[in-house]
Amino acid sequence: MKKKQNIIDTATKLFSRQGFDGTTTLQIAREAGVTEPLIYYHFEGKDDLFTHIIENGFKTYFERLESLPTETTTHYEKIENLVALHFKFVRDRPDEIYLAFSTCPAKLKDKSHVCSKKLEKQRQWLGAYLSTCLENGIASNEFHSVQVKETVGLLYALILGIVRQRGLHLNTLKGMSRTTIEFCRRSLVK
Amino acid sequence: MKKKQNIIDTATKLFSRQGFDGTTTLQIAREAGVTEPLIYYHFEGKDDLFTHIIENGFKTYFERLESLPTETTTHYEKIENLVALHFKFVRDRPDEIYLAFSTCPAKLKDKSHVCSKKLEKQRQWLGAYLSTCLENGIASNEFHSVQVKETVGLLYALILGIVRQRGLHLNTLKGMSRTTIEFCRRSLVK
Amino acid sequence: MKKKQNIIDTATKLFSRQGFDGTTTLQIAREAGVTEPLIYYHFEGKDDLFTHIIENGFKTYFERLESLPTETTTHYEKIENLVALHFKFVRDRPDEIYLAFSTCPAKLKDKSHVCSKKLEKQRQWLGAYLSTCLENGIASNEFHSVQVKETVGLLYALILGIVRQRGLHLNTLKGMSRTTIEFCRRSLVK
Amino acid sequence: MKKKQNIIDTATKLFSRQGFDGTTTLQIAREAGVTEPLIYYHFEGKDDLFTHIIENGFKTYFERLESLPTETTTHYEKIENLVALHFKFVRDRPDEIYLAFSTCPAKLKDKSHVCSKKLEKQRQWLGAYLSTCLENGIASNEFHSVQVKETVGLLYALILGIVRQRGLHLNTLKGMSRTTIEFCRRSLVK
DNA sequence: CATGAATGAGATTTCATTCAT
DNA sequence: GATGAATGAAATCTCATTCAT
Repeated sequence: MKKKQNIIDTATKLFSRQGFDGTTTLQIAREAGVTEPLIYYHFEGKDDLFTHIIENGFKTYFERLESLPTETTTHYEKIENLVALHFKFVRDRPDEIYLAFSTCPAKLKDKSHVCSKKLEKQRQWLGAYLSTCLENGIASNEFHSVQVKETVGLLYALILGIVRQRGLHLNTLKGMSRTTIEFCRRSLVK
Repeated sequence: MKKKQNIIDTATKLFSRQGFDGTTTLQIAREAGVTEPLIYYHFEGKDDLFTHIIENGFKTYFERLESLPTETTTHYEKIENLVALHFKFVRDRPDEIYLAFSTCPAKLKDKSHVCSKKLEKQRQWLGAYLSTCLENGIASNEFHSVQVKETVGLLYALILGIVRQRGLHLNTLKGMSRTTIEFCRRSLVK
Repeated sequence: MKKKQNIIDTATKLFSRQGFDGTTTLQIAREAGVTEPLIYYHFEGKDDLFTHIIENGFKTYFERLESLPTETTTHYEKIENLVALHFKFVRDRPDEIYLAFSTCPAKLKDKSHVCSKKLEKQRQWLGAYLSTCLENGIASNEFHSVQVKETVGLLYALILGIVRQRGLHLNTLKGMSRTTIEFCRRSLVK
Repeated sequence: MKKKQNIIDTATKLFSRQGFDGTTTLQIAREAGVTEPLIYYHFEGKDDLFTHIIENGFKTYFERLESLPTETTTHYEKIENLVALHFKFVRDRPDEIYLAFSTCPAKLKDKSHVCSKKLEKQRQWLGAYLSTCLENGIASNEFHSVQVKETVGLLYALILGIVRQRGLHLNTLKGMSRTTIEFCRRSLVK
């Protein structure tokens, strides 16, 4: 049973660093200290292993999203929480979130693949969350009256960019979370 | 000669959509309407073809970066120009810039690969451009006195996110360029 | 103990329907409701299991052959009995006799394999039985003076064909036994 | 191009002797004097190669069936011709017809497989041919008034048995064709 | 320039079998 | 008796690349 977890951990690491197609089952097996057929004993195939990882990653991700506080004193706190959540997640589990946010596009060709579906769900969720936030913030005169759709897109892009950047360890500055939150605050809050 | 361009165009499209490892030479040949050996007549191999595309993409990219106006009335205009440039580039050549910004990480393992080098160069360039901008803006009291390094990182992440988002055609809103520029302006400019 | 029989029954069914090479030990185990190692507890291996089945099938088959009545009023009755026996056997145990008569030829390559030996023995037995029958029938003027060897071959082919046809459930007409016996009678008996 | 034929010929031989599952692509390649990937260059896979062989075998087979003379002086000649045709075919192309008549039952599980379809077609064709023959022969008082369906079944079984027997080289007597034809004639013709 | 045929190396997967419990 | 986990060996298949023409 420890070996199964080994496989999962190794695969997560390798997939996120080399992409799905760039990682071989032999490589996974070797680095996990098992033989190749064991992968096929625990999973139906390379694809199934990948799917398992993605599903698990998204499961944790959505759990965290769902447990964001719904009651806040200001609307901006909601955005602040969301940004902080992503910074935290990418610190805790850089490989998983990196995979989740940017699985090698090959997988995205098949719209019915778990990957595509989860990504779509994520996009929907974040879109809805941010839209509501912005609309309420504008209505209550807390925010500038920005264009909602476009601002949602840009905040999404910002989060996406941060996750990729940090998932790839291209940037490891400690203070970025704070800076980012203040940056957005100055822009949105009156 | 038209065939060579066909190969390049097809390969660019496929690499950006399926990743380097997820694209086969046969697929490129078929979609380009040629036979596989022709690829080897024009290029030394799959890797060489990829490198050619990346180099070309970055060449154009750097040319555009280099031709950004150096004399501007405000410091913010510099940032505005940079953001606009990326929006324009991703509209003109979505596949190329997408590739340039996010080549399947497998290629990045080899630090001496063209890909890694160009990406590094790009990061340096943008870093320097943005740092200078911010420092001067702060010095001249045009900008809030933000933390420079962190803000550079976040602007880089924002651009990266935008390019990925639009390169993957996940978002095609027309007004985002403007919204993004205003968003950053409100945040930076006093 | 019931499990051992389960294994045997399932294997018999699967081998006869999919051939030896087309059947996996996992499939046998699953359909028999046991785990793979149990097969190895009861048998030395897949080959041994197969051999066991074949030997058992042939044992019953030869017992039936041996108990054919030796004293008959006419010589044709002997042939009649033989044909009827095969019709009965294939009705009672379609899988076993089908296997016995047509084990995937792969097994026949090895002339020393149980399979080859039993089949050879069967051919000898039937050949001898039919030859004697025909010769006596001809000598006693009961039969037309047909070519013995060739007629033996054709009767053997007929029985083989019937067993295969019915073993595969391609034909399930009730009256075929009778029709076949009459067909041969008209042809042989003066 | 000669190599492609080599592959086909070798595969035909091996499949008929060892069954589909008992034959490996490596074995085919080696005996055909080519490398394994060449099989995959010319065919989509092992299954496709097999299908190609079956289709080709049946093509020739049906061509011969179709060119059986339709005008005959007696009805029995029709049956005579059919039996002779099978003896001739099995002499000309023992492997192909053996395969066609008895492809390892594994393939027959899938009712939509070419194999199953062709076999069904063959059964239909022979059934129709023999039925008509018998009915006309009985109507014109040339034949005994046998049970048509059952007799068709038995003649089919006889042909099947002969093809298997001779395809497996279990019997190579020269005179069997004649003997078989006379055997059936005595039984059917008044 | 261009291609049909071919291949070496290796990837994914299967499978009979065994081991530890 | 019985099983979950594991494996060595091998089978099917893929793919970048080359050769002969």
